[in-house]
Amino acid sequence: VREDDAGRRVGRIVEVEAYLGVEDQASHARFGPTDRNRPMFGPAGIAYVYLVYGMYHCLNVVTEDVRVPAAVLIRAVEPLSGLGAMRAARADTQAARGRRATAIADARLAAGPGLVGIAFGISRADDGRDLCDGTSPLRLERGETPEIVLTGSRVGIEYAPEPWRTHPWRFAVHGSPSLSRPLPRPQRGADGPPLRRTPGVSAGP
DNA sequence: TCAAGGATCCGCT
DNA sequence: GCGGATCCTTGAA
Repeated sequence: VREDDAGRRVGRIVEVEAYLGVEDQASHARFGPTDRNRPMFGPAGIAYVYLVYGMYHCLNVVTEDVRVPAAVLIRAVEPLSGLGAMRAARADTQAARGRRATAIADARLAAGPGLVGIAFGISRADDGRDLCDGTSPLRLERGETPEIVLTGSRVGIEYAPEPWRTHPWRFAVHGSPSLSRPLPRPQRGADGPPLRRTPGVSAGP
């Protein structure tokens, strides 16, 4: 949920990726604490926002206890309300970059980590924000549990060594029209077997 | 202080 | 399917 001058925007998170521990060689925390990744080492429920490729703000939710760097990257959101504000934000961003406005389907307004940032007006000002505070202008609210969750390897981390490159730590809601890209590996449902813990890792995503 | 490259998106071919 | 945009973060010197 985003509430600001542009209005109220609500969406359902349909795709995420998990990053866990300093040992995760695909995580920003792999170098230990730095000025940028500091929130990852803080308490769960806090936002970690970073700029990627010099252009897009990506939103993460910190998920583990203090000193255990872990976060979930919000890769895609299915717009539920406030679509006008999302479109306006997109138009503003395109104009600021000297691009002409392009058409996009409602379901695709936040279908990617960079697009989530644009559609929900996320910036470094949100870094460190408490997403569990009911009065926060950017916050999480409980939704329904998806029936089928797809898993796959994380995107854009070809630089990482195994086993991190192929850990199935990308999760997506089966059938959502708002996924960032197809996910090839149908997996367990909500009532299926629990996710297997990875050896050497203190806690699962 | 420097050089390298990235948890992406978009427009053109 | 491919390459450009664009700048911050990082490790090394």
